[in-house]
Amino acid sequence: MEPHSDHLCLCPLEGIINIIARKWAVLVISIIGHREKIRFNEIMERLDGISPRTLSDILKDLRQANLIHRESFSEIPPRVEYSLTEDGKKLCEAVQPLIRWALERDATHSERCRGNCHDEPVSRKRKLPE
Amino acid sequence: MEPHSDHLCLCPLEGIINIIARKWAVLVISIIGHREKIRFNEIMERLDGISPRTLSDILKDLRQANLIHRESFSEIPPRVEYSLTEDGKKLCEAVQPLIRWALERDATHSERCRGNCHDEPVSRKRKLPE
DNA sequence: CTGTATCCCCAGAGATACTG
DNA sequence: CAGTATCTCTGGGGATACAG
Repeated sequence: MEPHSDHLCLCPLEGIINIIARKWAVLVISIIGHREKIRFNEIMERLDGISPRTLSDILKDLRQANLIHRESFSEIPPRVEYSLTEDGKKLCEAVQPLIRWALERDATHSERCRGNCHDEPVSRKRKLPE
Repeated sequence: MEPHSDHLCLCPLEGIINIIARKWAVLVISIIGHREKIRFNEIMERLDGISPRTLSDILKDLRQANLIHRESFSEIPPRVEYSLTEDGKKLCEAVQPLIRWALERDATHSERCRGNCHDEPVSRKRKLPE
């Protein structure tokens, strides 16, 4: 990273903020990325605490951003499979270092996550548990 | 990435969500990362649209997360310099692929940012400008 | 210069119930 | 099963003014 320019263009970053700053977005991307195809409820279960409304919302968002692909089968019961687009895959890859960083950091700071995970909600809201 | 386990532990990711999902956080990290030291107002100018209240808030957050270091000099006028901690540097590195992804993506989708940047606010809120 | 103190707004997110 | 439809609430984030 050359510190040559005094003016660092942040525009690209600004663009992705709308994506990654969405609370569950990166999680969803990662989850989908770990399978070729995954269904709505499967994602829900992974996310544990998320409500269908929220997930649906994010899925829509990611779809609009052309990061995920939605394939619905006209069956009964209905089946819908989500997968990453090429762009989404790239994003998923790009996020890996971040995850690894988080992993190390997590391990360093403390070991929660040896039990059942999800000790605390993902929320960045409610910083004071009580 | 081995798809061996059906149970992907997302805990580490959950941990960082509180950091990266904070609207300006990644931006700030990147900005600071591009210099060894940077002052409050310099960051403000880079961020262009941010209010001191918000920036201050985020800076506090990042400091608590031990990602940035704050050094204040008892001078008049006061001077405060922010820099990345070791942890922060790692994060900054970890974020690079993401930035590069965003860059490519941005270039592909359209070319804004050839003028003065900041055509549109970074906000993910207010999707309807009018 | 580097922030805090206020005030306000609204989008994100949760919960629940319900539909195709 | 895969979502929508509502409703509510919280707190992030903007703006402005002011303080040390």
